[in-house]
Amino acid sequence: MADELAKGYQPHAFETKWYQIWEQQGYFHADQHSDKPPYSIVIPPPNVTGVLHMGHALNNTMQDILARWKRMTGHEVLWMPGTDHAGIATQNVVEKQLVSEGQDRHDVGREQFVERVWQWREESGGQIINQLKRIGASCDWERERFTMDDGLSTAVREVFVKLYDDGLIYRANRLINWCPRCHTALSDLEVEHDDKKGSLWHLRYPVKGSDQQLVVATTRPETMLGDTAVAVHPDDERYQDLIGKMVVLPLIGREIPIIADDYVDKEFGSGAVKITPAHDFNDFEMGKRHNLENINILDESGIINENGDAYQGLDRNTARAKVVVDLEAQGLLEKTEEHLNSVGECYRCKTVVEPYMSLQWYVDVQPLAKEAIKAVETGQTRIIPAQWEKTYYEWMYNIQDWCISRQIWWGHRIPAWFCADCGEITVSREDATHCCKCNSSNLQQETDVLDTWFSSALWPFSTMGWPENTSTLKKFYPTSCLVTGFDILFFWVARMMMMGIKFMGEVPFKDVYIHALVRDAQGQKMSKSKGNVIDPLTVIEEYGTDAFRFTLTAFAAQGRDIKLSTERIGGYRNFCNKLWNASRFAMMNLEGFEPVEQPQWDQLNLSLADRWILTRLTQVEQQTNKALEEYRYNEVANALYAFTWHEFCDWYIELIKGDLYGERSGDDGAAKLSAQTVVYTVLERLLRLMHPVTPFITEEIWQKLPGTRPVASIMLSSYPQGDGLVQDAAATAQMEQVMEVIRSIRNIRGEMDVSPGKKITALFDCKTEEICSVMTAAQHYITSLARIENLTCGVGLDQPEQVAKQVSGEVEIMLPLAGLINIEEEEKRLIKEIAKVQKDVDMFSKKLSNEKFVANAPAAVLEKDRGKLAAAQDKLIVLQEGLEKIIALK
RNA sequence: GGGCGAAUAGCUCAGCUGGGAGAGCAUCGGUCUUACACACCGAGGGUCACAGGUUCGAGCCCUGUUUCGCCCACCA
Repeated sequence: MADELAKGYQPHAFETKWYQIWEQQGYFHADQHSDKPPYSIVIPPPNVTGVLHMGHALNNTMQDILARWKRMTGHEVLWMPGTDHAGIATQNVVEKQLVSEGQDRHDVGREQFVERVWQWREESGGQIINQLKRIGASCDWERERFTMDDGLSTAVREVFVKLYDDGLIYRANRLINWCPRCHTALSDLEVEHDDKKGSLWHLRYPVKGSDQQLVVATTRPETMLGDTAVAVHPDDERYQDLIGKMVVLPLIGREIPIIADDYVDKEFGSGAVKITPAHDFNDFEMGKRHNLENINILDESGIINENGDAYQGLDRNTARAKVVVDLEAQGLLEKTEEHLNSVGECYRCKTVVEPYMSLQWYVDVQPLAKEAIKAVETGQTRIIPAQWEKTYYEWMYNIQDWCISRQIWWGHRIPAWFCADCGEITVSREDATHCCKCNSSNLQQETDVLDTWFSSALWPFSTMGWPENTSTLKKFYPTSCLVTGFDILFFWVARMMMMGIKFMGEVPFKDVYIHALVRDAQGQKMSKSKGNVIDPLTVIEEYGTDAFRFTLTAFAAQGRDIKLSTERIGGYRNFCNKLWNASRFAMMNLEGFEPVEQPQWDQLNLSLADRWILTRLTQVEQQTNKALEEYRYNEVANALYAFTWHEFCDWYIELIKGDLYGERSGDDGAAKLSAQTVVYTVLERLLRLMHPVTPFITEEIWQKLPGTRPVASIMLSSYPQGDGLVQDAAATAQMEQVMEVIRSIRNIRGEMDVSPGKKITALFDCKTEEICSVMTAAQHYITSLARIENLTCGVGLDQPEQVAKQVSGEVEIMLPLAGLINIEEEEKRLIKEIAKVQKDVDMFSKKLSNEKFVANAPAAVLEKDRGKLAAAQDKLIVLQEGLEKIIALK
């Protein structure tokens, strides 16, 4: 086995292999009839059009860690996977294909188009599923769902009909956000606002029956074609005499009134605003207040319609330019200023959206939001980190009715039928054949489809078979945790909360863990246009999946964005390599070792190092479980990293080499057996402990360990809980002292430039018999790790004349110079060291001489500080004596 | 305009209930010491953004300021 390890850490050699085995063996499958306690997660379904990006990688790594950890702690884990049909996004992909064939969707017709989207989905959709497998996602793929599949479509209709029957779905003719490219309405959330440099044009409107001109300022001059008033502030002294008069709309010639409304800001522009109720949300409201006419000047592609007179047929942008030119030609353009304003864009195609009058379907979400707020307030659902609660509440309090109809073809067609005879709307679970009012069969189904987020909102229960009362729902709803990015908190999480409570009577998830955004090393959002995208699959190619997952875990501190750099991933690849080599070392020394399931610790002759590492492992196991419990992923990674590298590898393995190689004097083989047992135990448990984060390397090594495993895969083993090991606080403290002494000697050697190969003599003048016996017992550690060939320990030792000195706790270390240490260097070193210790002495003396501190500080703090002061004072004296002697030698 | 977050070593960031400031990378010096040079040993490096306050004691709590980021909102 060790031979295979000798080839080095080559992640690609085994990652795919293990994933296939796990999947084939059904280890990812959740049994809804199991007696084990349930743990469930629904995946945020990626778009079928999606390609795995960093956000997915992070999101799914976090989920996979939870899923694997919970499986190992005896839970029946359901990680429900699937994809979202992504209405507009997917339709756009197929439309683009058509365009490349010289067609558009109207050429092929609705039915054929939808057929074609399904075909596309069969052939190239869902590639992201395989990419998720590459990162190790242990989803129950047997249950994979799609928001457009039959079961989910049934759920969608059920919800629509119920909401309609409850009076929570209605139709209304209002201004909505319209994408002239996608030809559909968008919800408020689907419009992204971006501050853009534009112009503010000041236009002169002639006042009827006078020579006066009223100046209005606008950022969208083409909308003047649809103006039906000009508004001023009722208190604006400049315009008192104009209120109630008419202006003649230039270019069009229409006479429109000058009205007064206190919405108008006197300070802005000229203080007069042109009012276009059909193309501006504020103007629409004002139009309602003043009974103004709504004149729509655009068609659904953003082209000026018949209401635009001479401008009919022009694109809105062309029309804008022409309006400005024409007004200027007539001397009606007062001035043009630069202006920064927020422009709404379609979140799918980035086209500037237009406020547009149309008849749409809405959900009255207020009653649903109320319950969703309460669920978080009462703690039925926890949001982690808690700071996001506020954002959630804020949005929920100010929630607006949800426009759910989309004028596209790909999606759940709204289950409403219009009667051609009586005009009644029939809403039905099954395809309606007769009007619910007049029984006519002359029905036409609504052509609109539902917002893609409508079906996503049902995801936690629709995927489990709702509206049937399935055993899966009984076992796994509500889900344990939802892991998601904050960017879809409103789009998705909030709506799932509302729908879950409404239709299941229970919140959809107990915890919502919200993670950060992955950015590039400079902190910029990754985007294709910036060219700063790091492709997760490329990273996996280069560094392996485990290194990548470990990096994401280590970076995932709560509440901060992740700045990803490939250097860091390389660092964690090195860590995997370290683990690999440590395992190789262990296995080289476990020839003939027969592991037992539960070692009898008291039967073994455990060394100080053994006791120390077992105690530390116990602590790390507890720490890891606690951090996982609290979603402190970075702490999980850091604890595992530090323990593995800096304790297990840097110290423990070095400490036991003497035992393993039988170099320790008077060894009867007991030391070797105990070291073997411990190194095996620590490694085996460490692998299990790390498995949720780095599933592949841990499985690969675990399978290679000597002896037989009680289960077929590390996935099926239990998660270490910090029990069943030796805990020895005294041994741990002694080991720490020994390590400190070794560090001190190494420090002197380093500072004094003593070659690492050179063996030197050391004397330890110990303060007490106790510490002396600790050092004596640990002699072999000190001689081998600090490269000492002759160590003398004692209490009140005679001090040779020429020594380098250091104090480590209760041990005074003396390294006889004997020609290897430069006296000037030692003097400099001591002066530096004394200065450091002097600072400590000063600080603690000052603190402890402060009466208020002594009077108020807790006893434990006082005692600790007094101890530290005493130690520092002792150290100072010894070092000063040492310095005097060195100076005397000169 | 409202809300949220951030500011700690050269860089990227930890620091959870207030008790002598930490990691990784980078830097410098030394090592091919029989698992690992993707390594080992050692070292240097901080006015915890600024100004006040509370406290025996503040990176942490309070107030204000500055800079940056994000979200929400209809200012033409």
